[in-house]
Amino acid sequence: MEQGLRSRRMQKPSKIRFERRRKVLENAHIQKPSAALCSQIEKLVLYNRYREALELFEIYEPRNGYDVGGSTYDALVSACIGLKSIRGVKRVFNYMISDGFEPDMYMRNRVLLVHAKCGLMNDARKLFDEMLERDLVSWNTMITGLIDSGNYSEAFRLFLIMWEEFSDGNSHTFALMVRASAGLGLICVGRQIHSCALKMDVADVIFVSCALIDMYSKCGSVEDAQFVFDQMPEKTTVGWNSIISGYALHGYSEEALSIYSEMRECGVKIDHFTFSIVVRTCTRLASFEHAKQAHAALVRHGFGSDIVANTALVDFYCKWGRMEDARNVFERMPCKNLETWNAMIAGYGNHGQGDKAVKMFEQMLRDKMIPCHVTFLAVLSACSYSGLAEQGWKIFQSMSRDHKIKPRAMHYACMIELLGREGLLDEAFALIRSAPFKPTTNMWAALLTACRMNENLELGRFAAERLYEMEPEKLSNYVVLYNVYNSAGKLKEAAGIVQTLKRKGLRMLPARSWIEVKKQPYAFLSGDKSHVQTKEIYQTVDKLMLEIAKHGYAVENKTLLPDVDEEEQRLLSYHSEKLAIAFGLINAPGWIPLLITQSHRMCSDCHNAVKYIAMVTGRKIVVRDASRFHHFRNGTCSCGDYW
DNA sequence: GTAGGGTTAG
Repeated sequence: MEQGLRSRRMQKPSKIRFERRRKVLENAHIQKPSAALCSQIEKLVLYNRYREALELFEIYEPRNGYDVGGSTYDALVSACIGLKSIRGVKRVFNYMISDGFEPDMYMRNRVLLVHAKCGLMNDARKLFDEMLERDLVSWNTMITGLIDSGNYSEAFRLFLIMWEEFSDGNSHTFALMVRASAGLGLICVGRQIHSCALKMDVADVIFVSCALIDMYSKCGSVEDAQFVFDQMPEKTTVGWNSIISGYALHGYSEEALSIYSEMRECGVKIDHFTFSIVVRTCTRLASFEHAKQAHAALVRHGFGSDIVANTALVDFYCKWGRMEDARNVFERMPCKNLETWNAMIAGYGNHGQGDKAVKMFEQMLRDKMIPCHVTFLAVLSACSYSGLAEQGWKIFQSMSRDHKIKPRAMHYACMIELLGREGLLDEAFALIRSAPFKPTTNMWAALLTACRMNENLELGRFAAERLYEMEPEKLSNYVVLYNVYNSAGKLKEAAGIVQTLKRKGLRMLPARSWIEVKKQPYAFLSGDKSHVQTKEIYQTVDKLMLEIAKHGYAVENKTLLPDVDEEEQRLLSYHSEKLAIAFGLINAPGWIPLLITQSHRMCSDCHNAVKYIAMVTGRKIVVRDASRFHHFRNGTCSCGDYW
């Protein structure tokens, strides 16, 4: 054993761990080895000290010869579930078999569960298929694993087999299948499951109702979600949370908050999930006061140190550009998780404070927090936005070397943008070629943009050609190359692009934004002049632009579109979302647009990051960039296509 | 005795 201990200590040179293990062992020796050991393991599990319980088992395991009963195995499996330790469960299970202990259905289900929880669905499937007998729990456990790993269609397949074989299913099964419907985003499937649940008389079970509320809101029907919520015989915290989050999800921020106050009046327990949802809702809402109140309530209710709620708060202050407030919340958090760090790093990056983002990242590593691909995306884009080429490059290299994280396409695209800004086009191109996977459109597009900035015709043409191959119908690729030629004075080539466009029958659809004022939708195109209030709208936009310029916004005036004359070019700088916001300002008294997010673009003149301030708002007016929402593309527009 | 619902970063 001494040797075993030594080798283990060498693997994990942690004094604290060793000390802890020594204490556990000492305690174990107080009583008779076998009974004492078992009861010690069970006790440790009871107090959620899973790791110690497993360590204790592993230390003694090679010696064999002590009787382990069902309750101890159960405790050990619980420890494995708690730690998601598949290695642990394999050891426990093997020991169980070699010890001659015949696991019953309960135990087999538990083993199946650990595999499912660890996402090892192939192994779980094998275990499931090998089971001579299966009960509802076995089926439900298997379905849970499939849903958790995002394999909704397979979950449905299994459910159908079960349904055909046994015509059975309990409340858990239906809650699961409702969740699977939500995952598929198919409300029609969800409705069928709902009606089955009604037939089986399980639709009123509290957690089934909650799953239904969630499913209906995720599938786009807040009305149905509200209906299920109203029908709930007893409205629990989770039920309230689900309906609030449903309204918030669809941009009904005010409604969400009013339901939240209703919830408080009912005296239902408010938990940290409630606060996370409320804070997130406030992030979208045009009232800073609401958020501050929520922050105060969070502290009052004793969730001041909750990690999820506070992470939402950090994100909230970051999105508002209140970096000092964000940092204050961050610093006061007694413990932080990966998401907290990511939110803070991304916050600094998005506000052009790349140096602080990098410092945060370094601090994170010193604090022994393990970064993930999102962290790297945040810190690399921060470097890119702030022109920290050298640091960005070092971090990118350390990604796979020191942190064993393979850079994904987005990381490459970030680096290409970064190199491009430095004018290092050859290096950027080399990076694309060195990628261990087929370059994605994002990567070629980043290179093309860099070529446009550096007026590199040859490489730009090459990148554009790759893009044409991958997305032959995507107009923006042609427009960017057109701009590359145009900026370089190659008018003949530029005209060639226009010809290609015409031959392909591609038409330019300018960006379109959509605004809802008093439940009435209005659509605007860039440079739209068709509205009766056009004069007023443009005056308002001009005023807004002066305001935004104070915050450092630089108008990019090099964007050229084929066949568009100068006057029209000027009009196109009146982006559709600006027109929509101006319209909202004029027609919705009391509505205050808010500078909420700041993203960055590279300035085509100085190649430095400039602040681009987008206006996003909550209240009853929703402004969205229409081109990003496919269902708006089909929305009617008063002035038709631009071309 | 097991399994279930709501959350933060991108």
